[in-house]
Amino acid sequence: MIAENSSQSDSPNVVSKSLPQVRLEMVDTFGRLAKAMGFARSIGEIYGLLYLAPAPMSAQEIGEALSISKGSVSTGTRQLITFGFVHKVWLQKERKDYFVAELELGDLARAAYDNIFKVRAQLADRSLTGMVETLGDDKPDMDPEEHALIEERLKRLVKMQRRAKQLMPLIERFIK
Amino acid sequence: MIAENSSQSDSPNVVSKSLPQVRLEMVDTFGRLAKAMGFARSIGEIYGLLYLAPAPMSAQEIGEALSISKGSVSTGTRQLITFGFVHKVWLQKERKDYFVAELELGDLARAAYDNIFKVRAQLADRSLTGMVETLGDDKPDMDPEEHALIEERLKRLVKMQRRAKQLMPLIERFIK
DNA sequence: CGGTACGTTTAGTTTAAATTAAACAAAATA
DNA sequence: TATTTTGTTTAATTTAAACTAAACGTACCG
Repeated sequence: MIAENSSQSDSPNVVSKSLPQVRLEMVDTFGRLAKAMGFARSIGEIYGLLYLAPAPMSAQEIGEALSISKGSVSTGTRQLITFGFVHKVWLQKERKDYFVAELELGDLARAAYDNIFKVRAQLADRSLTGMVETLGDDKPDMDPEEHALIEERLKRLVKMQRRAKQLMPLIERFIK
Repeated sequence: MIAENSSQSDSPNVVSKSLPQVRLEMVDTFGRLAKAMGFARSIGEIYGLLYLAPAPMSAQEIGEALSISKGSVSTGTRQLITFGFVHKVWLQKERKDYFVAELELGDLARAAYDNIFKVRAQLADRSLTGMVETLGDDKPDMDPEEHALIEERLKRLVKMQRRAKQLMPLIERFIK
């Protein structure tokens, strides 16, 4: 345990320093959002913190503001950077890294689209292709009726996927 | 413990009965997909199982096929039903419930859109509105420069949200 | 060269959430 | 009414994964 733990609040994530209420809410909102999308809550919290930061923040500052460890900040920021939601800046002559949230709508949307939506679509694509193959392998040992039924249902999925693919360039045009 | 547990496999989710390989893959794929979207893996697995089922399946059959408990089947199917991904059917004179996956592309896409995407969009909407309000409350105790900065960034989010809202009817038209 | 400040990595711990087991409720049957 | 079958709920357990602490590596500075 580190340092003083003056009062036990009921809220799970107490932010230590004196951030204005709006910023706390932003941290919380993005934290939830991240979780809803299958990411670690802290990833979202870091982004939420940076999004309303008046200046670039160091890893230490982030850790203190969110009461999370160096390690978590390190992995969290790395993730955010690979997603394109955050970038590092070097502040004159300082030797630590500073982090800044990507603010441009377009960049943000594109990053989300490319790194999350698109990647998942590709994964789904590959799984489906794999299953079609597997069905071929299974065929010999399989009741023909069941085979036909499964084939039909896989085709439905392929069809749906095609539909989704048509939608994608449409979305791309919208966000770029 | 129930019944025989003949052999311990290294795979985490051993499906007890003799499902064809395709069906196992489908279970796994939907299981992952669910997790990636922030749901319990088992929810997805149940759907994956039902999606390629040649006939409606009872809760017991589902539990046995996936080696999960009655309770999990119960909560899982309830979730899937409220999402509109699965429905119950009563098979002649049987007294148990049987479950069937929703197959129609349109229905599926709409269910996903209405129950997941749309709901999350609404939540985000409310959070944002809340933060704008909070910023108003915070204003008195706040450095005017910081206030202005935060205001500007909240406006960006509002703008992005408006953009997303424009996109929604477009998507709706596509999937309905 | 030490010494200091940072950042990353990893082994171990903690926590949250899914899952189970068991009690309960409800409905059907006889 | 007693009994069987099914589904739900809840307390307790298990499991997965986020997180921490500490060790390590690296760069800079005297």
